[in-house]
Amino acid sequence: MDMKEILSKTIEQAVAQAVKVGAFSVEAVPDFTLEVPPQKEFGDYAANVAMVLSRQAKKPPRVVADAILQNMGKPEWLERAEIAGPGFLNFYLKATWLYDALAQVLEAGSNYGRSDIGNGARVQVEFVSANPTGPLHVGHGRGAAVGSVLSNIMAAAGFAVTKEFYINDAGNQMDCLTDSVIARYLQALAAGGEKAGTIEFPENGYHGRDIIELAEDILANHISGEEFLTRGGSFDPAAIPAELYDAFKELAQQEKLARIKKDLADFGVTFDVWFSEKTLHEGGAVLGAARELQSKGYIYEKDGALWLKSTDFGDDKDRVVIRENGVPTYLAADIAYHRDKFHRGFKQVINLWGADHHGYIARMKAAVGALGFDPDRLEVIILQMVSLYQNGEQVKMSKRTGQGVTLSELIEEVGRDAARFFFIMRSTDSQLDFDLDLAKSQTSDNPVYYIQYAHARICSIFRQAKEAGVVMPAVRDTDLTVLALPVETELIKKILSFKEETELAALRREPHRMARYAHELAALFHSFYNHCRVMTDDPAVQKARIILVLATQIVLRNVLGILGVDAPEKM
RNA sequence: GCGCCCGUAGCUCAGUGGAUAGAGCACUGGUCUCCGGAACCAGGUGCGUAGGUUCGAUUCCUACCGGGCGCACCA
Repeated sequence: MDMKEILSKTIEQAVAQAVKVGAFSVEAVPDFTLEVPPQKEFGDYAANVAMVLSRQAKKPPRVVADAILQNMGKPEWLERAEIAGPGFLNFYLKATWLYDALAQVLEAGSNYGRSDIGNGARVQVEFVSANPTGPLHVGHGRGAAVGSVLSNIMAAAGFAVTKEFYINDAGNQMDCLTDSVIARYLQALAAGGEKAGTIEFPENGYHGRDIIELAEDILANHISGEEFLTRGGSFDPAAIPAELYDAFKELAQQEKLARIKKDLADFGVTFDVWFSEKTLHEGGAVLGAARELQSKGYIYEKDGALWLKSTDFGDDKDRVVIRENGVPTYLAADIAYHRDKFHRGFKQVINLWGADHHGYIARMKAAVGALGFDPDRLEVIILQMVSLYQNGEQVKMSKRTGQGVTLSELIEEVGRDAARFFFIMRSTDSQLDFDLDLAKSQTSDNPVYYIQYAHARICSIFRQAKEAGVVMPAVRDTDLTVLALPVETELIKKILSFKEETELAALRREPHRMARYAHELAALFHSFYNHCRVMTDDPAVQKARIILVLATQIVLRNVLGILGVDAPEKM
């Protein structure tokens, strides 16, 4: 049990005792905050319990506070407690708690920061889920980074996390992809011949260079011109036999998906499950889900289509699930997909969507409700838009012409670590201005380098210590109480807050907290480093500082691990 | 028109029902006989506007203003 839990329990007991002796009366103790106060003069922890109890107790906050203190006894770890301001309880702990806690960090090592507040609950995080029709762009990059870091955070907090990518490999965008590839294929095939220049490209096709390259690759390595003609192909795209068309579709889709997987792997993002939309259609799950909704009475027919009564569940309007032509909508497949998720036993299902999909939340939650699941078990995190900036100007991009900046280009430009860090350092609710110049600068202006530098510096200290023949001290043989300077105790306190930061980031689904924490930790370390020599004449001080630096290194590694950013030993 | 997100320091952004609202960049000036100067230290009358709830609002509610994104039998 850490200090905060002990203190919290002590307060609750004191309140109960105060009620028992009749100091005041309350029905139940409401939630109160117990936090590190903004000024260190206010102690190590401050609680607002008296203020939140004031109304119920029908007594002024400071009177309630006094009664709580009178009934708290004198725990051995407590230096003193005071009533302050409007009724805060400020707790000043004996210095030993800091050092005991620091020693525990060393013992926990790479496990420090892990907790079990998730209680092993099975949680699914679905993210990126891009159509396999082209390369990932920077918007997907934000989703990939946030999804992967959030998953790491929640895993560290004791959730059983499954990372999943939903492959939109059904529907007309796949036909559109195939049409585009075939057009490029025919153009390549016709090159130099009499048909050259006569092949038209589909108006709504994918114009990217990657499609041209893909078509050329198919011509060179998969379907030769000769084979194409033998299998019934011609320069008329409309006359291509279904079997041949499907062969193109399969090749195109596989290549696009392989490229996506590669880009994500290069970005350090992995998935536990790749879930194909197509399998939902082919396995009958889409129609099965629609039938289930129908049997529950939430489907009706209008204008030849089948509609979901999503307005019964808070949506603005009802939604078509089966079109007039009998083809299920995207929503129908998504309903089947989410039904499948819940059937698989996930307690919470978290989806990361781009801001352009926020209008979809209400209908999806409605559908989940209609299926009989608690809509709150579906959480949708909306990621606001990303804008790239270079030389102080916004880098314009256009998805339609395929001239957008791809994720792989971005990684090549600024590096994996910087890209990951920049994508998660802002709240998901905020639009992200991604400064390319800053991200690739190898100076302390760049927060990624700043943090990594702290780690490299620590490694450098230890390298030199080793060369000098310094023996690494054992925690239990070290008197840590010599670490009494403000720069030392502040660093220790920051180290000790890591577990709580991780828990908070997990519970609130806020990965950017980890990025800020890492930066704050690095800043306190650099400050410590500039004020205190680790290798020094005083053996007692040296031992204790080595322990402190070791603890810093542990936490830096752990937090960078969660961020998926390298912790280099040299830079 | 309706819905979601945002509006905090010159810029990019944290934060939060409570005690003196923070960080980075930029700018200015300092720190080095010593563990990596990719560092440190110092410098600041900012919560869009107006109401409301509250003992207390930057935080919650309402309206308005400004910016972004949506509002399909597309995905």
